[in-house]
Amino acid sequence: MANTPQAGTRERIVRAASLLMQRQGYEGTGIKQVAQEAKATLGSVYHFFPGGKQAVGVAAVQHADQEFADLLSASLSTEADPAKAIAACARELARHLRESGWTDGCPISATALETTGRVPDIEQAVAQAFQHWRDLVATTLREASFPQNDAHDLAITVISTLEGAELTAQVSKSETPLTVAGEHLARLINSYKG
Amino acid sequence: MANTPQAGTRERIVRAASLLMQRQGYEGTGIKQVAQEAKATLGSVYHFFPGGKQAVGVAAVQHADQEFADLLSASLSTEADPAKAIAACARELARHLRESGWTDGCPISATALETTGRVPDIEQAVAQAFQHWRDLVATTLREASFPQNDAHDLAITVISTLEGAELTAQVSKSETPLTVAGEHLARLINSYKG
DNA sequence: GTCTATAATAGGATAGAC
DNA sequence: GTCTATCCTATTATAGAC
Repeated sequence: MANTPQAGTRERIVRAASLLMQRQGYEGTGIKQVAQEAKATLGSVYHFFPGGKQAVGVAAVQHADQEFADLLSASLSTEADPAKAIAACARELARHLRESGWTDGCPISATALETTGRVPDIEQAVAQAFQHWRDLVATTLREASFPQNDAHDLAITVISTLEGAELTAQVSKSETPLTVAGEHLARLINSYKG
Repeated sequence: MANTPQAGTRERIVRAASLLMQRQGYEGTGIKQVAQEAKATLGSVYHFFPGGKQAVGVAAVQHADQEFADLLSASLSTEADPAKAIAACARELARHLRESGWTDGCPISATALETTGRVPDIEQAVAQAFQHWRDLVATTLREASFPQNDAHDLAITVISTLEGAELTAQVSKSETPLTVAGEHLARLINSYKG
């Protein structure tokens, strides 16, 4: 339902913006390009987003937030053991990255780095996304009976490490950073078990 | 000697470009802004960099590569125990990030993400930088008598995790992701000891 | 090596007909 | 809601005097 060609204009715009900003960043993506890719006119973009490019950016980040949260949830629920689940998640990210020709890494990192400290609305949407993802991991760990403090700290490192490993894998055009980091994360998590 | 106001024009341009691209990314930084910040004229920029913006970008990335390598080397050599040294390095990055008002994270991440798959020259300079940093960590670990394979894999995860934790710390405006990740990295490294 | 002026193009944004 | 035309500014890059 989320990926049909018959999607509404607003949704097509958000999806196109999200994809383009994932690959080119916020500054590298033009409103006209978004409109073209979304098969919408410039007038439609400003009709749905009177706030202009910043408003499109916020919606794109929020869309990517939910999309990655879904992927994370799915990945985490395929395995009962959270350590194995995280490692599987890293491999999944590596596969997706490679299959995209090394173009589709974290959907919001580029936008995050370009706008931090300079575009408050986007900054806030980015911070919320990171928090959201961390919470998903923390909840999974707590449900696997990790103490709250350990779960909290491990979730921070899991998301940070996946972010960094995806960046490293992307610029190196290699799955290795993600698979290695996934195994190290599993080892770290297991070292807190029992 | 590297930070004197009497630096040559070319060096001032490279330093200004490196700083601006660290904060705003490659796409978000204009050549005119670089010239202004470097107290040089547009003519001088194109005199030293006939390759235009891309050539400036490559030089900026290479400059940042060396700068971060120096910081890393210094950090790694303050402690004999590599686990403690990495944790100290993470705290050092956190301090620097906070003191800059959360603006100065990894000097090349933004540029890397915006240009990957689209600007081969910059892509290559970025890949070299990551490799360079990883090698510094791997060498440190090998010198501390870690087996070559462990040192290699750990170095990948150390750089990836520092990258991701710095990104997370920056968007969260909190030192916690970096300090927590530093401690987790130390724990991971120690788990390979003996 | 430095400077100013300018070309050529692309950017974000708006107006108003339909 | 959609579309086209257009405004204004900023962008990269070049030319040529000094």
